[in-house]
Amino acid sequence: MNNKAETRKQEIIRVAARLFKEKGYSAVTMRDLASEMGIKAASLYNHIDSKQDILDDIIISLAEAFTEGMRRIQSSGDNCIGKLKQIIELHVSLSSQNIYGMASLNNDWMHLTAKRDYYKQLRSNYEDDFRSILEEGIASGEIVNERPEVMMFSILTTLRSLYIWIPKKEELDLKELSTTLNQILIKGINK
Amino acid sequence: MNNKAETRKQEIIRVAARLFKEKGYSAVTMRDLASEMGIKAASLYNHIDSKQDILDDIIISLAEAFTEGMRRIQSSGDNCIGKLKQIIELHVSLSSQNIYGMASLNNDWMHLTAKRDYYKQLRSNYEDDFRSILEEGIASGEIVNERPEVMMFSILTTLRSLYIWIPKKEELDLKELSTTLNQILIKGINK
DNA sequence: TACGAAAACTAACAACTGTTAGTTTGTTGT
DNA sequence: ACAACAAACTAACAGTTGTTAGTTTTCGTA
Repeated sequence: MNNKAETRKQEIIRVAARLFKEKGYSAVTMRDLASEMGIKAASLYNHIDSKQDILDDIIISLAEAFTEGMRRIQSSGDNCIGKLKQIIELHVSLSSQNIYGMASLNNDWMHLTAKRDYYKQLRSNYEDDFRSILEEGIASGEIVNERPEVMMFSILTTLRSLYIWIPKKEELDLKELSTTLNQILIKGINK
Repeated sequence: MNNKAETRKQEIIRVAARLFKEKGYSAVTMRDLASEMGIKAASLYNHIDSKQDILDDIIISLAEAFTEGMRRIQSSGDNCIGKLKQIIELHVSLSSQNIYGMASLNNDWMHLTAKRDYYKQLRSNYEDDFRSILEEGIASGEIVNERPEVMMFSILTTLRSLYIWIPKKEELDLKELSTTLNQILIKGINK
């Protein structure tokens, strides 16, 4: 029934995400977005309810995908290093599938209104899970006994910035990227 | 003579940088900034020429500080690992001294106009220097023979995101942070 | 071919944007 | 006490913002 409407709506959201990546949510006007779609600004409102709703959709769907990914990893029964490998793969996968959305997730989450607390809760839970994996690895002697906060920060900021970097290296195979990142983030660059 | 004017101007720029970090350049209005300063928007123009000029000042002064830091490191005659240590210290130092400015440098450089090409040139040169340090280290056998692009991306995104993370950990000593980062980024977390 | 819905349009709104002009207030050194 | 000047003010501008109301076009299906 409203499959066509959904499709058009998602097209708008996809184009919006690209513009949000280039200029940020606040600098993109509904007229910019409409122009990019080849229509007038008022016509957008046949498909979406507000500019805010577009941002909500982009960010929350991605944040929930990460939450779901982490849930699967946590229940995998893998050891610490194995779970870290899976986390790297999760970020490479989601980031490459949704380059533009990742930019909003990283840079425009503060412009959420009604869903901001929900987003922050998801992010906080994700980081708690990540930290507990590292602490488990320290306890079992799998990884070095450095501050888990700093380790998490270092790995997570690298993974969260993949969206900036992946588009510049089109020749790079994603499987290879995961492997290389695994080597560098886990084993370091020292010889 | 105009020392007081300079001081007031720099106070405006400092407050602006804090607001830019919280909401991004585009979402901060001159009335927001004025209100935070306890004055009216029009009064700002006794001290600054335009909103754009504030952003230019914040970003370019920081970018030039990084350029100057890299120049010193390059001419230090240190080996690859030593230069990487110095780069980590440079980022920890500049980021902790200018938390708010780092946010603009990372997230709002695309809103530069006249100085955007200059900024991109500085950043590009910085990355070229970084990459050549890594390539030198691979050639001399100091570091592993992985893709220097990925190593640089990983280290640099971690260092560029320090501004997000440093304010959350006030108890953390900066010297210790440099040391821990050095361990994690260079030697990895594997045991 | 005619109909109904989807999706575009024009026109307009009230609020907000960066910025200017001209004026008043406050401070400081003579 | 007063001149000089920095730094605040009020009022207003022209353009832009997200969004609404009402109307016309497009197009698949009966």
